[in-house]
Amino acid sequence: MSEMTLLQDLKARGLVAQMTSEDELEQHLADGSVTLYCGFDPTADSLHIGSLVPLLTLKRFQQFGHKPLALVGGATGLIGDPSFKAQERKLNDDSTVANWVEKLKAQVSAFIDFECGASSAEVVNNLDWTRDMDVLTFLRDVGKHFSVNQMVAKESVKQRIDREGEGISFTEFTYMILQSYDFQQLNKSHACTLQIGGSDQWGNITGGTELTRRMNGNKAYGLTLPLITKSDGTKFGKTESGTIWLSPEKTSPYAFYQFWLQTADADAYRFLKYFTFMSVEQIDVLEKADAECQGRPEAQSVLAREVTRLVHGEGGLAAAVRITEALFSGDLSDLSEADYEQLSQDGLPSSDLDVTVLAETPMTTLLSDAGVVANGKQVKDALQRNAVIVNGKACGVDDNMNAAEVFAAKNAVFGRFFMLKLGKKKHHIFKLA
RNA sequence: GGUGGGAUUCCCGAGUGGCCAAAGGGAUCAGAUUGUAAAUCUGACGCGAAAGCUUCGGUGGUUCGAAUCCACCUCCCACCA
Repeated sequence: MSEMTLLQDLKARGLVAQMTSEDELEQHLADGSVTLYCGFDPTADSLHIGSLVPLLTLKRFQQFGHKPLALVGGATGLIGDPSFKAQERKLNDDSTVANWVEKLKAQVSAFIDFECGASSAEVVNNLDWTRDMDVLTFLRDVGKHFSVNQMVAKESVKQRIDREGEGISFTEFTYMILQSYDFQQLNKSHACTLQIGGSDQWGNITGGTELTRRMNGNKAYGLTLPLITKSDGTKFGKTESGTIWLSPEKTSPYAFYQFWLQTADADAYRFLKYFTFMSVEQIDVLEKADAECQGRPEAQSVLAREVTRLVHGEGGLAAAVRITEALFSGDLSDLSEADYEQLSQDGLPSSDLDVTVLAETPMTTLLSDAGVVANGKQVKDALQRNAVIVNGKACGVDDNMNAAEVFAAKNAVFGRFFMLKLGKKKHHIFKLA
C-alpha cells in the first residue's frame, strides 16, 4: 500500500468501474488533499451492505489524506433516483425521510474519521441547499444548463424511456439535476472536486461534473465503483430473510457474520478486496494458501471476521463468534446454563414457550409463529425429512401434534431450555417461561 | 380529450368457460452429497396439522360452472391531439 497510489490500489481491488480522465485524476490526487463526496439516499431506516463499498471507499480515500464528505440525501430522498430502476417509485413522506436521514447520518459517521485534522470527514445534507430554493430560480439558474436531449440519452433512464410498459415521471427525471446541483454546491462550499458512487450513478455523476464546470468554471472528477455481483448470478446482499442491513437492530451481528461466512469460494477473495482493508498482497497470499491446502478455505472466516468487526465492532464480532462456535463447532452439551442465556443475548433468535397451549398447538404453528420459518409448510417439509432437531433429538411428522411431549419440562436442558435446529443452519432457543 | 394495449400466486411469465391453486423459468426453503462453499440430484413452494378455505386490479352481472364472457370503475402504458 505504501508504494501504490490510491488509484492503483483501488484498481487492484477491482473497485474502479469508470472514471473521468484517469490520468488527470491520478495527477489531481497526487497534487494534494482532495475533497470528495459520496451520496447516500434515505430509502430506509438503515443502509444495507450494498452501501458498504462506497462507505469503505470514502475511508480509503481518507487514509490517503483526502477529505471525505458523506452526503445524506434529505432532498434527493424525497424525489427518488430513477437510475436503472425498472419502475417509478412511491414517494415517501417528508417526516419519514427526515427520520431516516438522522439514522443514516449516525450510521455513516461510524465509518469515517472526524478527528484527523485537515482530512476530517463531514456529513452534509442536500436538503440544506435545496429546501429554500424556489422553482423559478431552480429552472433559470440550474435547469438551463441541462439539455433534455442529453438527459434522455443517458443509459440510466433508457429502459424507462424505451421500454414498453414503463414510463418516468418528471419528478424522477429531474433527480439527476438535483444530484448534479449537489456536486456543484459542494464544489463551491467545500472545494469538492470528486464524486464517487456505484456504477449506476455514472450518469448522475457526470451530470455533476458538467454542471460544476459550467456554473463554477471548475474541473471536477467522477469515479464509480462496480456493482457487486455473485458468481452464481443471484443478487448480492439478500438472503431468505431479506436484506442484510448494517443496523444491528435489523440484522444481528450474528446473522451478519453468518452471511459473510456463507460466501461462495468463487466470491470470497474478491469480496475481501472490496470489503476489507487488508492489502491486496495479503489477500493474494491467503488465496494461494487456501488453494494449496485441501478442505475448507480460510477466506470466508477471515472475511466474516473483518467485515463484522468493521460494522459491529469487537463486541459484535465476539458475540457472533461465540454463537457460531457454540452452534457449529462444538457439542451443544458443552454449553452451560449461562451460555444459553448469553446466546440469546448475543442475538441468537429465541422465544418463550407458553406451556398451556402446547397440547393443542402443532409444531408447524409453533415454529412459524416463533419466526423460525415463514410458514407451516416448511416445518412440515422439515419434519418429513427429520430436519427438526430439538435438543439433539430429531422430530418426525408424528411429532407435529406432539409439542407438549417434545417440549416437556423433563426434556429441557437446565430445566428450561430447548435448542431447536431446523435444517443445518437455523437455530432457535425456546425457553420455558 | 381521442385511440389502442395492459393489470395473474415473491419476480418474470403462460393460461382466454369446466381437466386451474393456476404451465414454465427465476428466487427461496429442506434432504442427499459436501466444507455452514459451488455444482448436481430429490422434494416443497397461496393458507391450513387435517378436513378444508381463500386467490388471478375492483364492483356487479351472464352461466350449472369464470382468471377466462359482459358492464362499470380504478391504476398503468403507448400513440395521436
